[in-house]
Amino acid sequence: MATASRALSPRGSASDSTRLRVAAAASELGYTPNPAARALATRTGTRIAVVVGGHTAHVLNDPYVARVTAATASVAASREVGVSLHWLPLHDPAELGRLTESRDVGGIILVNPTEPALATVPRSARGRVAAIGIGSRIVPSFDVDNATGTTNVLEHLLVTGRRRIAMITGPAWLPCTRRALTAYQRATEAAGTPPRLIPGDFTATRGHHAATEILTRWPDTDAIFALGDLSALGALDALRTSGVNVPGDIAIAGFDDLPYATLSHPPLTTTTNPIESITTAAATTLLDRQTAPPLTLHPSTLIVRATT
Amino acid sequence: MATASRALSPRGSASDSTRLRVAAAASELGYTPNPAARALATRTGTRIAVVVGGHTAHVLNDPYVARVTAATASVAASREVGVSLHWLPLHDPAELGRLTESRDVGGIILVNPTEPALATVPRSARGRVAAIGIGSRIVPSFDVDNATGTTNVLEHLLVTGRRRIAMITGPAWLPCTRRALTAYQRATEAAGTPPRLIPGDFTATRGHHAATEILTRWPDTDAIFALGDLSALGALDALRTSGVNVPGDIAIAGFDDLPYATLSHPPLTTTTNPIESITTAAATTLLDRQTAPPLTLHPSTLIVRATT
DNA sequence: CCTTGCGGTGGAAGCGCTTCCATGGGTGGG
DNA sequence: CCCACCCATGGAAGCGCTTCCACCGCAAGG
Repeated sequence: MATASRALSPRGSASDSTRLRVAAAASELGYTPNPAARALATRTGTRIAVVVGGHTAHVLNDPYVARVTAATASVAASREVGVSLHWLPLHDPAELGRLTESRDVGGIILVNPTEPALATVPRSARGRVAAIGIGSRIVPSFDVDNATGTTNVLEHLLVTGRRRIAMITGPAWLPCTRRALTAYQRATEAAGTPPRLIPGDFTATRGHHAATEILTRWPDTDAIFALGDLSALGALDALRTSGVNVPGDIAIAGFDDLPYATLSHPPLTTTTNPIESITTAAATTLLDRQTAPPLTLHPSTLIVRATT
Repeated sequence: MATASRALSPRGSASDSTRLRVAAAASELGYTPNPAARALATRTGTRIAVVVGGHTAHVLNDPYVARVTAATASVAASREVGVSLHWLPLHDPAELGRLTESRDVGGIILVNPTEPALATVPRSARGRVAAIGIGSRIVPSFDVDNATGTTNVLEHLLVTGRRRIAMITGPAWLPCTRRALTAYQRATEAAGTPPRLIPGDFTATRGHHAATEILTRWPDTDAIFALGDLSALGALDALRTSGVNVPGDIAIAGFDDLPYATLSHPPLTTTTNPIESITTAAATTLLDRQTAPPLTLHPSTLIVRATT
């Protein structure tokens, strides 16, 4: 029985002949290991937790969170482990601590945590925690390369003759916002055009207001780049309501390439956010107990549709 | 130790005083039960599987699946169990059988399975399986009340003076499609208008084509009801491109109330699909080992926006 | 030819729970 | 006032695995 255990485990020391015989016997007997027993014996977790900052069940409606959860669940399924979804105030060390101490949790994926929140992760647990949508030295992080994504969008706008490009940002505390902002500032500087920045929060409503504000503050704007497709679509709606011709008068581009993007009229130019591959990388790192670099960036590819 | 176990378990027979003392000691010692050990001892699963029909990772992009997964994960988290997501050919008994036999799986939520697929669920496993988006006598099912939802939409259209109402359906094998279809036929019959049916598949592309087809086959159509917001938005797009005034010439209504619905121009009239509460009901049934009626329907509420 | 060392093997303990079972102290009926 | 009965309690077995440890047989070195 000890031998069988070793033969079945990739790390166990068993001779090849034994390994083969065990495998044959296992398939003949229809044997499947019991993950619960294994988890009990090895004191490892049997599920991986996706943790989102915030209090309410509202996270369920966030397509970003849903995609992360679904992708994690899919990776986990192949490893015979589960996934659980939590929302909690990320600044509250007690909550997060309780989760990291739960022997049942083999890994934690933090969605868009703040740097201070990350600091509350107990040192002992850091090997079991990865973050998505952030770059941090505390735990390995995974995100879309929004600097390059932003640069690509802006270059595309410049190539198509736009010069006075306004940007609707995301929450300022989000590293991805900051990275995109830097890219925007660099691009506008290189093009010799002054930056036109309006803070946003990824929502359509905010995008709508932001576009209106842009129209009044800088009436000669000829392009709007919104971090997040929802904001872009909100802005598009505002412009159309104001009788602005898109893309004739003003071009619009978003970020993320949500399914929404193809549904607008005209369809939205955007750049992809490969959430699934980002999540898969994070989950794999956790599940295989690999050590990952502080920040892994996944490429974003420009999708030119009809708003530019 | 036996007493502590009983005191902590809701079903165990322990006196109230003991229960209280155990609870006090537990919180003082910072005791948390080990789900793996419990699963091992009780021979119950440590996760609940969400199973979607189909072969590819495409399911990850389906907002419906993502919402089901996220909601399941959230219920499961409160019970200290996990979730895993699987896509497999639902007609293949072997795959599903393997999943039901895995002692690690405490419950299975089947998303939109066909009746023949359900029949492949091993009899021994039926108590651990629930279905979403279907009505079946084989396992307990949960769905939105799309008959009433459809009726409400159609009544709204009739009240606003529409008479020649076309409908873009969903896949014919889906029970929810059939229920909605019945409601549509009943409503049009009552209103004395002949039915105008175009098959759909919930996608925007198909909705687009369907609307074009409607325009050519029944040019005097004054309303389109699409099963699924995506199809409705596709139809909206087609009408706008054809220069049709919405809602002036033709009204459009969808089903599901996806976040997309507010982003269109004009915003889409639709009726809600409470996927989260449906999923919660299914997951709770599984986790609490309750016996649920063959079909539980959750109400859909009409959301009137600007396309009607 | 005997000893040392090493890799493969089986025995056995134990991971942290639940539950069967036997025991004991209480209550109600005779 | 005693006996039967019931309910709460603790002992102990076991859920299915992993891993420590002792063991054995082999190849290499003295």
